[in-house]
Amino acid sequence: MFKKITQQRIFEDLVAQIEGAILDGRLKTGDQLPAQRDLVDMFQTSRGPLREALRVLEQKGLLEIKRGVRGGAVVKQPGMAPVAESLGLLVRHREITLAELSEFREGVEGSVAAIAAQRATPADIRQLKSLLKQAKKHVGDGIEAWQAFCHVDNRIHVAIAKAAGNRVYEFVLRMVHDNIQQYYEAHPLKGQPFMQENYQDLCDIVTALEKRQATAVRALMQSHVRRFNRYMNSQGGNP
Amino acid sequence: MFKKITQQRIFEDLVAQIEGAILDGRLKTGDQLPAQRDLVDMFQTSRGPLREALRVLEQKGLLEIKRGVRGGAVVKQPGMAPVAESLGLLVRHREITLAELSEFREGVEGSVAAIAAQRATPADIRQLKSLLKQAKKHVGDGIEAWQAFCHVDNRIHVAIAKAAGNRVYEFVLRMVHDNIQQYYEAHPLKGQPFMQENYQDLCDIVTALEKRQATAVRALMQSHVRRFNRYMNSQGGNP
DNA sequence: AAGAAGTTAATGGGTAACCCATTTAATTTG
DNA sequence: CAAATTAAATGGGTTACCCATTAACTTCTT
Repeated sequence: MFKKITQQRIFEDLVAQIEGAILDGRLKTGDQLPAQRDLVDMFQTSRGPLREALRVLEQKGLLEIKRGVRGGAVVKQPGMAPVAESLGLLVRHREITLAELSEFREGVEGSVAAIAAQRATPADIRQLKSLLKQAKKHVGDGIEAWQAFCHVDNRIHVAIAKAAGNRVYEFVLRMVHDNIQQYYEAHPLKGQPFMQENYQDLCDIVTALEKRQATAVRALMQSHVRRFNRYMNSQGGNP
Repeated sequence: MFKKITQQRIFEDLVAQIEGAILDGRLKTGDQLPAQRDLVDMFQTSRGPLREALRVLEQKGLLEIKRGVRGGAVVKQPGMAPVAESLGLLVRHREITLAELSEFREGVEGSVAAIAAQRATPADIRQLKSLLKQAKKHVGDGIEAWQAFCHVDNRIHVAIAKAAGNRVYEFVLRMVHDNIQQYYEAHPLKGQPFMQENYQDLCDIVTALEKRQATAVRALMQSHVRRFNRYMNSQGGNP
């Protein structure tokens, strides 16, 4: 209900004030804050706490700090990096397992695809088909074929998320993808059949997407992701 | 591919070292770090950068810092608070809209319910039914009836997430719920019919869940959440 | 002129020495 | 024995420096 009051610390007040100014628009993206020595004057405090506040705001992704003349703190547009970072901490701290994350990804990718089926524009479909053509070229053996295929596969997933037209899904998807990726740093070599299967999955997905069959797309996407996870877990470096 | 090298700053090295020690288990939850003056000795640096590092780690939810004798930095189990915080920033910075967040919630709640339909134990079902009984009591008019009903409704959602047995879903759900909630600080009064409808939704969901009808549960849950969002948007304080 | 090289000054980063406030534990006192 | 007091450890904050970096300015060379 209420939050514990520990706020006797100056840096917390500084963070709150600057963050407030950014969030309600008094400070806009790209604006430059005064130099630390001036801020210290304005806030009537000393550099220690001020620096701590700037560190925190930097870590939150709200500021970027450059050194040298004409340097200083610049207001930054916060992206999903801090969200991904803290989620990554949970994963690496083993509070959530790879299996849970994979299952989550399965559901989210399914939902994203289902929404995309309702909203994809002809332009989206065209782009997906062009990506499919690229993917087809990369179906083959060898490590560089695998990497190229993965790259296109990823672009297809992102394109579908964009077609769904919801940035939350897009953010979450990329976030989860990045965090899962960390588990498979050194990909073992995948064979041509695996890529062939995956390529077929993608074709089916795009086809169903074009026909706006939302539930079918969801199921196809889920089984596609599940297949990928299964392969990764069986052969990959799950520690 | 590579990350920009700006790491001449001492505090970043300190953060990396301490974070590393926590993540690979050399420091466990509950462990106490040496006093700042000792750490300064160990790291051969000065208090300024050390304090900045501790601030960052505190903000990441990895440390808790107490003052006074026997105080100091204690390793903390990082929860979802930092993730929720940074997501909240994105929402408040208007990078993502309430509509997008609501749609996301719809999909996630649907997936959670579908998984729960496959996994719910008899004990889970029993608990849900007992919560339904409580909800029934609160269906009525007046602001306190509405608040009580909301409280039970929320408990039911959480219980379903727990039944799904995937903490990622549980985290994400609570995170999204908290962030959506902020938009509706002052709930306008809802009438008895609205609560009646919602209660009926919940009953249908639990019934389908007991029968393990995953797709039906997903659809029911989605329409339940959608109804809630629609009401909130039409009458609520969406700025 | 034009460009290269050096200079300057602003700015963040870091250090050291110090004091204050808080908090727990030990000690004194009634 | 309990309450009050004192002591000591610890984080928080302040001040006064100095250093490293960097953009802008100046000067020199061709």
